[in-house]
Amino acid sequence: MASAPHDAPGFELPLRMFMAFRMALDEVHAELAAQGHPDVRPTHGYVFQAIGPHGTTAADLGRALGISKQAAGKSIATLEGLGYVTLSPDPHDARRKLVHLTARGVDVLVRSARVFETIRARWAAELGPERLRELEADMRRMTPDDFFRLDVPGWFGSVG
Amino acid sequence: MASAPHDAPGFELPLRMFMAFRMALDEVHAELAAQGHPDVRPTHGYVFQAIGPHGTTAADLGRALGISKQAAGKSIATLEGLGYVTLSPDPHDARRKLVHLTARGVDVLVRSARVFETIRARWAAELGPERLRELEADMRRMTPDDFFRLDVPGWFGSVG
DNA sequence: TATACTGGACAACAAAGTTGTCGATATGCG
DNA sequence: CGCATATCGACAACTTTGTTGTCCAGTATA
Repeated sequence: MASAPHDAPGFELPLRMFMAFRMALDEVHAELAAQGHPDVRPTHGYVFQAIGPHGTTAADLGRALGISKQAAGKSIATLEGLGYVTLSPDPHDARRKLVHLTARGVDVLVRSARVFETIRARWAAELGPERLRELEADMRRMTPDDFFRLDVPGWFGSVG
Repeated sequence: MASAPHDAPGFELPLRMFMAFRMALDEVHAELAAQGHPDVRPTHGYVFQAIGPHGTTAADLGRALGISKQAAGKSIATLEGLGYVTLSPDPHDARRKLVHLTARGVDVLVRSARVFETIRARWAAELGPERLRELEADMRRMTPDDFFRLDVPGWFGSVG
């Protein structure tokens, strides 16, 4: 449509972005598994981040992540079972249950951040630090500020 | 780890890549839906591309996409029901069933390509054509050549 | 106080994969 | 030639991760 002769086909860049994302996430979770966190799933990272230092509730978590409160509730139950979060009653509102990260949950966050930095360093070495910063700047222009939403519920819909 | 003071946190770039990918795919499928293909799913695009002009079989499709042949078979059955592919016996091998795109299937491919080019043109306008080409070149260095694999079977594992 | 809203739990269901098994067909080799 | 092995596609059962709908308890508003 508006592409010059030897440009990449339009689908290539998005697909490569997805591929890079997936490689990074796979590496993070392979490392986490090797470092004592074999049960942490990619989406759990989003959940951990969304819980944050002050804690949340299931309904808020769902809103932050763009999923239903029920789905958020299931995640929390799973993570509680794995020892990554704790639930406590909210003293100001008897309906709510506050979710907080345990030390083990924080550990995941710390280790993930470390692996992400390692990956970033590798990319910096591959492309040069300046070029990588340009890439990051460009990506910021291409994506909204709340790049944190998940709503992957079923966007990768039916193959079948 | 190896990051200078004001660098982006390591997780930002991968997440923004995923976001950009998802926005592009959402736009493509919103357009497809508006143009008479409401039932086409993101993964179907991969399937269509993998079928190609010469046709395939379920087992080959599974290998190309990195999913099981059963899953590929389900996709094919769905797409056949939607009128996007046809099945015919292989004259050289009675076990195999050849999968080919119908005219309607090719139409999806053509329309998708068009939307992807529109998106690319918008990015070119936003960043400048030269920066976009650099971005594409960088992404090629960061990702493998077979950037086409799907194997999203469950990589986005359990939230719950 | 009566009504409406919100938080969390339970249940039923949907989508898209997976593994395992099976019969039918090909293929390779003694 | 004929048997052992491998592959194709189909069927079934299951898993994961989400969805809606319903319900009750607690809070807020008029």
